[in-house]
Amino acid sequence: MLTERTIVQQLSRAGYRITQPRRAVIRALLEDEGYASPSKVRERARLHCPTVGLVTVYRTLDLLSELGFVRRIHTEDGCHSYATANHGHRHHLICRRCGAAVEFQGCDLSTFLVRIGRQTGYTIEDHLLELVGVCALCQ
Amino acid sequence: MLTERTIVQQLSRAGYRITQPRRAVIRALLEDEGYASPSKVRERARLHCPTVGLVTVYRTLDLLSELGFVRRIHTEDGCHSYATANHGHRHHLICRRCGAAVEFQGCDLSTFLVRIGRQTGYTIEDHLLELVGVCALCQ
DNA sequence: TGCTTGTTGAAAAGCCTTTTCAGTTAGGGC
DNA sequence: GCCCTAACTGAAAAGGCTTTTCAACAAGCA
Repeated sequence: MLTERTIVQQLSRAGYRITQPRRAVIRALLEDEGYASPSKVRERARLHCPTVGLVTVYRTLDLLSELGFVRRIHTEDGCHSYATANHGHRHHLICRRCGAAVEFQGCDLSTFLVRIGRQTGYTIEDHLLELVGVCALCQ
Repeated sequence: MLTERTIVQQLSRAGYRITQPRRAVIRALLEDEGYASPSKVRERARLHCPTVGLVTVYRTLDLLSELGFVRRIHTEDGCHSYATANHGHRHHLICRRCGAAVEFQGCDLSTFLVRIGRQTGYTIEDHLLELVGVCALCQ
């Protein structure tokens, strides 16, 4: 489970400063169970630090993305939203109705990937997998 | 294999007019083995119809997307490129180097999806799967 | 060939994202 | 606890991509 403390520690360890705006963005992300666009994140972050600007949100999302704490979510309309991401887990399952986003483990595609690699001649290096459905609450 | 004729027929059947600009965009897409951004598509389309505007490219891509002939490709930097898509097949494998995009068949994730559904309580309705690698030529 | 209406391209408008820059602040050193 | 410096911030401006608007055009039917 990802916590503010973990993220702050890693940021600090990596040489970044722990500022009020950054904390606010991190909290905003952790509080939200789903995925959010930069402006949504800002809205929430303002509850913790009323002056946070959009620019800072963008910069912080970039930073967290590099460190692997958030990941872009790809939807029908675009790919400009983010959700928190635990290290190691790689994929999200998102709810079509309410936008809740959970990560899931054990995406074992290896045999499948080997087969596709043979069929196509490609060396497969990475994959993007996202599931869309309806969460338990929305059903 | 998707051809200009097939697409044109379906467009016509659906009540759309077959115009020079639309043909040009369709050709541009079919000639390109990979995925392309709207402005790249326009560049290519201009070889067939030198006056095609970007607006028309956007509109035609929308149209073809609705009819299922093209599909958005999601990459690191964004999701604003398109590749042709045969009906029925659903996923793309793209080359990190040259951008070539091939579709692959037989993405059998059903047992996997059932398991994740049980684990999470979600009803899983759809999935987005994209593979990234290096194509045979680029290796 | 003529008519009707869907389609087009250019310009303008609208968004979202990035850059710039002067002021602010975190946090190590004293 | 205070100072100092470099990292960070927010506002405004710039930039880029996408959509809307609208008068002119052309596909395709009669």
